[in-house]
Amino acid sequence: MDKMHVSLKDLAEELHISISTVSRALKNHPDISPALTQKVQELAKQRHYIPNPYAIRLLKQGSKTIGVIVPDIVTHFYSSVISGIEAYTKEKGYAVVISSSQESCLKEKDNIDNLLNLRVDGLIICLSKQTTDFKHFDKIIEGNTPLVFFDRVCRTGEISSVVADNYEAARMATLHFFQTGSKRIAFINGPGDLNIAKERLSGYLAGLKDCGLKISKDLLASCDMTPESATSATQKLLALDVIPDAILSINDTVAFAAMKEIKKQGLKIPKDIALVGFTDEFHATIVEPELTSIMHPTFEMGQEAARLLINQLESKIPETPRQIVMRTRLVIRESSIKNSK
Amino acid sequence: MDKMHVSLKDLAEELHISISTVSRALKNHPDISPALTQKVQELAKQRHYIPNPYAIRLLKQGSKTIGVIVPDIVTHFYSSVISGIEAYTKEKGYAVVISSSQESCLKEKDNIDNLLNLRVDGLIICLSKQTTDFKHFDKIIEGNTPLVFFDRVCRTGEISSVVADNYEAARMATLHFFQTGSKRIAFINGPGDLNIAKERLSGYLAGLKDCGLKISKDLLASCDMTPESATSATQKLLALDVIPDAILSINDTVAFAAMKEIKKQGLKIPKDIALVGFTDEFHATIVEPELTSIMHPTFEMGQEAARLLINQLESKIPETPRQIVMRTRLVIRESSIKNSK
DNA sequence: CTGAAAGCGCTAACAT
DNA sequence: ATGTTAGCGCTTTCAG
Repeated sequence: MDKMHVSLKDLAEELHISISTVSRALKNHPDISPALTQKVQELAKQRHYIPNPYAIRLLKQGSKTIGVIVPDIVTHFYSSVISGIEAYTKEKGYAVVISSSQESCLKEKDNIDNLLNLRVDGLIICLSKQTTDFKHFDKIIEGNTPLVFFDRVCRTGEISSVVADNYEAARMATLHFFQTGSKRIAFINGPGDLNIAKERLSGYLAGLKDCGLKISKDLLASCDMTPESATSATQKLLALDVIPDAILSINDTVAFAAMKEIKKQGLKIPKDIALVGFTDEFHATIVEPELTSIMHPTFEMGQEAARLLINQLESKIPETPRQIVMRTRLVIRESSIKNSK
Repeated sequence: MDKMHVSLKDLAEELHISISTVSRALKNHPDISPALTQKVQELAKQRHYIPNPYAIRLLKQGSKTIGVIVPDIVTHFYSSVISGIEAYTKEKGYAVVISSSQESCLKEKDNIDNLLNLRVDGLIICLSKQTTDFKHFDKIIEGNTPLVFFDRVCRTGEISSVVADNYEAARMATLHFFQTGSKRIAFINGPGDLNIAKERLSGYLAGLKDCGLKISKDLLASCDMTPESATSATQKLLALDVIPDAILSINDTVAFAAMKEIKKQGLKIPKDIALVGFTDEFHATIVEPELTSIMHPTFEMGQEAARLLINQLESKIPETPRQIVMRTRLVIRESSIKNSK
């Protein structure tokens, strides 16, 4: 496979003119005569000339590329945030390179190195669930590469981020449970180091308080957000002397697993146990009953993150870190309404 | 944001030695004294030196990058194929750039241009469902960029590809329906231009024949693979004077939509209508009843496609196009077994 | 053991 | 209106 991409030089030699003339003709530079310009452009097309982007990057410093690291790429939440990022960055003339940490801190570090090596102009990251120590971000900061976190964030004092109103969302979901007749409201949480887990927990506890319900350790389960661990967390809750009559889940994947286990044990949703998920996954409407969930403005979160990053990138003055909090919306479907079904 | 990445020159000046010495020291070249080598490497670390990849690419021709175009990035099938591609290419030292056509032929063309501009060393593509004309691949072939298709393919005479045994899979699924008590087996097909649609249709028809069932136009519906159109295709089938007692769907997304509609009309799955999907999506086990589906070896398909491409890439002799057919497996769950439930 | 110089493909300032 | 030249950062002969 001798690639031998044609270069300006090749075209110049074939036409017996100089390289710069070819370069200019290809850019419709007014200095070049229309006739020559056309001749050059024709030959270029014919020979399938493509400018070598590496030469241009080298010359123009700056890759016009931004790197994105997400915990995984199959979850609709992340794909959708990525779409938002792409929409905004494309508009601004940046390319996007996506990589996945597969929820592993080690892979996250690898990805950072790779992207830094690629010389991305900036980085947008959502922490892996394993990430509990944040030293590996030093490298990014010291290298002066702009950085923005989204959803799962850290070091919010130093680094800009885009997050959901997790506290408020969890609180509202808890109130919703209470208003629709639930009294023993459980929560299946995720890894305690994640800001989303902490904030949602606080919101849940605040919600209980608002409803005048007392907090019970028993009703607080925890999982690592895999379907398997969500299943055992659910089993734990269902093994209580008095089982919960509602379960709030840290995300929809966990809610799906809980739903499956609840049904398996012969309990009815929402009659016996009401269920609410988080993030409003794509498949919330194909399960039965349809899952009530807290919808995130995913596309907009991506756009905001990209906006934050590019502002930072293009402004000469280093901006002070900002945190943008996005409003979520409780989308009420079948799984949470005790009265109806 | 003055990036000002440090260069070899910067390091050289700081140490009052030549650029080439620094370059060699960083690569542990035996010619350089251990003492100097260490000194250079320390300074490099301290200054966060990162080699400029664009300079290297420019020098060493060939991007060591391969481009992938998938119809979408949220479907588990594609994410999983991508994982397989990444696994193999990473091993071979290639990076992967992923882009999505969003099932649009126009975007597919755009993506091709972008990736070609990026000078990827090769391309792995799954056609968008809208792609019915294949001229835009000429550009790739003429530019001598190796190309491999997977799943949805075209021009198989000229271009290597990796596909599933669609014909056989559809035939087997049809037999499975018959063996478990179904007699009026319907098929919801996708856009007729896609090879997967044609092949699965043939398999379905062959299956009917094998079972001694007669082919009925009524039982053949078609959709564009969106949930909405799948729903209307299902409605059409359910509006027949004698409704089908089994439905084979072109993919799981369609099957999910069909399932929802069937349940909505008060019919039971599989008692009234048995259901089988295609590609074994991630969520097949969270729906109720769990969906019987034809599982594709997605990861392996990705690996094979990457293997095909890199062989082509690295061999000097142009290989003759090959088509690799991967074996699928019918994963029997609840939705298809009339006898049991 | 180390340095000097050429060149990858391109752009742009500086000639002509 | 077109050509010449320098230089982006790096590797790699070729010379010491």
